[in-house]
Amino acid sequence: MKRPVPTVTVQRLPVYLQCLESLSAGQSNVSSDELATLAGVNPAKVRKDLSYLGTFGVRGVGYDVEQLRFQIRVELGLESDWPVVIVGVGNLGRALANYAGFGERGFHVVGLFDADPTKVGTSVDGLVVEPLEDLHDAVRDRGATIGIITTPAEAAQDVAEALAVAGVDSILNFAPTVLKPPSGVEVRRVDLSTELQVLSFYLHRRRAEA
Amino acid sequence: MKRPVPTVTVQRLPVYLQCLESLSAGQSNVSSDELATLAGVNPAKVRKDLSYLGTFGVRGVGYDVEQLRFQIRVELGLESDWPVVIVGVGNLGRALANYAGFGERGFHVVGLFDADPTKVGTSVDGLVVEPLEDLHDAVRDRGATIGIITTPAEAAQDVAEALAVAGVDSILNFAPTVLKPPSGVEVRRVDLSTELQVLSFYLHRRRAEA
DNA sequence: ACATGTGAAGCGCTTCACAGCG
DNA sequence: CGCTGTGAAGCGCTTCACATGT
Repeated sequence: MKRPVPTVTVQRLPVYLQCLESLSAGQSNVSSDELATLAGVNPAKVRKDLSYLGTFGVRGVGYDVEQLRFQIRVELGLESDWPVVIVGVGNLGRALANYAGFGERGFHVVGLFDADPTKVGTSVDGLVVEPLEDLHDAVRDRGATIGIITTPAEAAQDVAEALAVAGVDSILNFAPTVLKPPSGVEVRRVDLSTELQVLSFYLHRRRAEA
Repeated sequence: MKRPVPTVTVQRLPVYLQCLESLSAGQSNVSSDELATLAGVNPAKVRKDLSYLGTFGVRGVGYDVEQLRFQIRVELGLESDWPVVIVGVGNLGRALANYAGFGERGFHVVGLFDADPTKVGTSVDGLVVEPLEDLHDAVRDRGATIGIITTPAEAAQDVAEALAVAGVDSILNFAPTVLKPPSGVEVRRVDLSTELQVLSFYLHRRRAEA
């Protein structure tokens, strides 16, 4: 049955997809229990999550691995092609440009931009780094819908505005700052040190108890 | 009043901290409304979150910026020193080793390790890359409590086991795979493409509606 | 027999609304 | 008066438990 997919479920679908891809090529079927163990969650949660995508499990048997992979990809829009531009070609920008996991999921890097003239013209993963001034026309001409910000924190807000004006729909911000979202643009943030701080909280707490 | 801090609150504390650090140096006071706007959340949520740390807001006035920063840092354990080792010196490993945000929060990189002999001996941010064989002794001798995995997916599980045996308490996994947590070790995962897939879901959905 | 799909109960987080206090 | 701190209500997610289907 088709109901709205809860946001937490959307966030777990990539995890299930990753688990399915880690199964041996010979395995054609998987149960909610097995998938739950792999993903580190409760089996009932797996079944409920998957039920939002439709009912294609087989009672007494489980789910067809290939079909399930496809359904998740469709639901996440990974069967579409998403042209992506990356702004900020430091180590992180380069890591993302080279990251194989993007291409496999329909995300294709169509432009790399940097404000630093010494970086412009250098080559990363087959792409030539372009100056920031060319961002607007490149986004328009290449139909980029997603912008990834990997600049220093100071530059991030300006880059976000520029991306919005150029016409991207969504921004993924890796810069360690909270962006004011330009109107009409969906912004998500990934802070590399947030998770480390969460770990720190629990370590700290464990020590305080001991 | 001291009650257990909800997990969602723990995850938001780093965001508040980032917002506080972005305030101008002259601003000594901040209201829950202002902080909420910066962080992009509801003001009541800010007040409730902060109330778990104690009651040090001033009614009619707001919170003292400096004191609030300190309290959040204490709660997250950022006033302690956390020796960290990074395994996997690709672009992502280098980006993390160079990342200023770590040092400011008490995370000090005390070792870089890689299986690739051509990388061993090279220098990153003042640290010399060491071979994987030296991981165990290094973790023990330097008292590392946190391990960061930035290897390819295939190597991640073995590295996690090695880190556990060597004696780390927590692992932050950037490899695109779901780890089976070694016993006694807290594992958190960061998947660089998960957030991109979440964006894709909403873009995809928006298009389907239009 | 066995594993899915799902009402319903349980639980935790969010938000409201206002009492409390400077 | 203004803003914090917090009961209480509201909402959504998680988990249980079992009916359902093969």
